[in-house]
Amino acid sequence: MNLAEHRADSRPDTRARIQAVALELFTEHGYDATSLREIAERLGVTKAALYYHFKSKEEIVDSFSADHIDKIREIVEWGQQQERTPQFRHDFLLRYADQLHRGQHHQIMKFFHQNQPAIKNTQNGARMKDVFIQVINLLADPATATPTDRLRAGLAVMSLHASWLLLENEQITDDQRREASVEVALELIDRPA
Amino acid sequence: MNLAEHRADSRPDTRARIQAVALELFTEHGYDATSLREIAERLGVTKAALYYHFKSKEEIVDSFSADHIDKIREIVEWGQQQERTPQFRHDFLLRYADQLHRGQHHQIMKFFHQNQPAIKNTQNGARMKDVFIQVINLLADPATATPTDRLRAGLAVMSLHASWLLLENEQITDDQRREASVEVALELIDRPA
DNA sequence: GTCTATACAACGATAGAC
DNA sequence: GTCTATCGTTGTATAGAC
Repeated sequence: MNLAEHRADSRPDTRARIQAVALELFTEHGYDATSLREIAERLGVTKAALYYHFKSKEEIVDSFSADHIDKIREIVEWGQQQERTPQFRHDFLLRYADQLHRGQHHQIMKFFHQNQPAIKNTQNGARMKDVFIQVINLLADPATATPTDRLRAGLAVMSLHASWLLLENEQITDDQRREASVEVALELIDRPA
Repeated sequence: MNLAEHRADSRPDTRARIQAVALELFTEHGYDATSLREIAERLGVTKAALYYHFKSKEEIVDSFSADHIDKIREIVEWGQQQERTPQFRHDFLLRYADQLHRGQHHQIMKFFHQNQPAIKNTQNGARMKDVFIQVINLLADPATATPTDRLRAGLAVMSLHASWLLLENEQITDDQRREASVEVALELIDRPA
C-alpha cells in the first residue's frame, strides 16, 4: 500500500503532481467533465505520460482515495472496540473531524460528495460507502436507534463533510468553519434520548 | 378522453415520457453517464426523435427543472413578505417540505444534488443555486445570524432534500421518511437563541 | 413525429520510438 | 519517463426521407 516508497527511484514526483491536479480538476469541474488531456496539459505533459503512472482514469481516483479510506477505517475500528456512550460519540466525532482536516482529505470528501454517480460503481466508491455506513452505525446503533436518530447521525457527519459547501459564501476563516461544523454535529448526536 | 391507453405503440405525450425517463436515468446513473441513445432505447425510439422535442440534452434538464424552481420561488416570495418569527420559520419549512413531496420534485432535488458539477454552469443550475441561497437566508438572516445558525439552516434544508439518501437502507415507508426529515429539520431551525 | 444515415468532435487507452 | 501517432468507441447533434 505504500506507494511513496515504491516510486523512490523515479526522478520528479510526477505521480503526486498528477494526483494533486486531478483531484483539483475533478472537484472543480467534475470527474466526467475532466478529460485526461486537461490534466496532462495543466502539467505540461501528454496524455500518454499519465498512462505510465496510472493504468486508467479510475486508478487515479483510487490512488488518492485509498489512503483516506484507510485512515477513516482506523478510526472506525477503534470506535468498534469502545463502549457506545454519549461520551464516546463525542470523542469519535472529534477524531473524525480531526482526520478530515488533515492534508487533502477534506477535498477528497468534497470530490466524493459531488461525483457520486461517477464513482459509486468503482472499487473505492463502494469501500467509501461501506465505511460511511459504519460511521453512522457507530453514532446511531441500527438495532436500537429510530429513523430520526439515524437521520441525525447522518446529518452530523454531513455537517463535517459539507461545511465548506454550506458556508462557502460566508466571510469566515477555515478554523471558524470547522468549529461551526463540529458544534452543529455534536448538537445532532447529543440530541437522542 | 383517455389518451394514455389509446394505442400501445404510438403513445401521445412523448415529450413527457422523455422527461420522465431522462430524469430517472440521470438520477440513477448520472447526467454525464447517461447517453441520449440510452434514453431513446428505453422509449423505443431513436436519438433523432428526441431532438424533435428538445434541441439539446441540457434542454431536457431545463424542461423538468424549470417548473420545480418556479414552485420554490413562489414559496420564497411568500416568505419574504412575512415577519421573521420562529413560527414563520416553522411554517415556511413545512410549506417547503410539502412542495418537495409533490410529483417528481423530490427526485429532481436528488438529481441536482448528485450531479452538481454537470449542471452548475447551466442556466437553471444557477437559478437553482440562487433560490437555494434565498431559502437559507429566510431561515437564518445573513445580516444577524452566526455561521453556526447559517449551517443549521443549511442542514435543515439538506435534511429535507437528502432524507431518502441518508435513510435509503432503512426499512421504513416514504411517509415515515418524510416525517423524520421534517422533525430533524424543525429541530435545527428551532435551535437558535 | 419518427425514421435512417451520418457528420464531427472528444474521449480513454495503446503501441512503439527515443 | 515522456514522446508522437493512432486506434476504436462513444458522444451530441443534424439532414433529409417518409
